[in-house]
Amino acid sequence: MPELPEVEQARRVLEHALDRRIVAVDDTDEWVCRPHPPGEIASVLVGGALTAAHRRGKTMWCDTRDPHGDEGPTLGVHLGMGGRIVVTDAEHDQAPRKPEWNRFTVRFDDGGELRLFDKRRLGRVRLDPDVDALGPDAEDITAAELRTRLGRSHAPLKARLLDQKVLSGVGNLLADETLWQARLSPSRPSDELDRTEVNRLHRNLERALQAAIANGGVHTGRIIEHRHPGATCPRCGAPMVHGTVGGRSTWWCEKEQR
DNA sequence: AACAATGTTCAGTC
DNA sequence: GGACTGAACATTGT
Repeated sequence: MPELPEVEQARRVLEHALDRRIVAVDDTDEWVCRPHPPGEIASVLVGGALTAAHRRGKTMWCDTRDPHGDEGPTLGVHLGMGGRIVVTDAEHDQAPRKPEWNRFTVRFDDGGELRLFDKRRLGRVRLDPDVDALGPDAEDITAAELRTRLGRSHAPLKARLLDQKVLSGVGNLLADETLWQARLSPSRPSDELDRTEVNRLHRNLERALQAAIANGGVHTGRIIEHRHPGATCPRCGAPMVHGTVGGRSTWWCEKEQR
């Protein structure tokens, strides 16, 4: 489920893992921990602690402290398509339903654990991720900045919204929701939007983000339940149409979204 | 069984 | 080189 709102939620969970002494790390999933060989992440974390949890777009990272109290590398965590962060306290560990889906685990001296739980295995853990390659966080970007960045390309609007280098945090569902709210076609060439349209897009991006965070996830968006064959636009009743835009499955109201 | 899935990345093309 | 597209990636659910 992870788009910006879900990742922000996960980041807050991560905060429960801060300032606890690390006694063991399971980094043996070579796919999830690539390019680090097994044991490499463990060797820099064991004996130290996580000291802060940050997020930009869908990427999270923790600052670390080594056993001597000096600053260590950052620990990057990405949830991929369906990952979750689980942090357990002391002995009160829920019966782990599918332990084989724990792709990365940090154990603390109090017996609790931090886990990346990810059945699809598209999540990722790595040291010192390049967060500066990401565009501004979708929550912070200004209308002016959005206009500049959209104006640099005539790729389809939705493809630009999904490009994490343009702005970070928007995923497939949030893109469809925002475009529907803003009454803009996903396939409009990005650089053809006029100032009024970019402002409308920006306003509705803010609204959609705010609503998703308040309501517990992007799946609570108004258009999401209408992304299926036979569905109609909840505003005008016209049939929802489906296609591929920016390489992703896309649903929109052809009548209203221009 | 074939296909799609809320994400990223890499190879290939223009 | 930059911009853009589509397939690949690992796995599960329909």
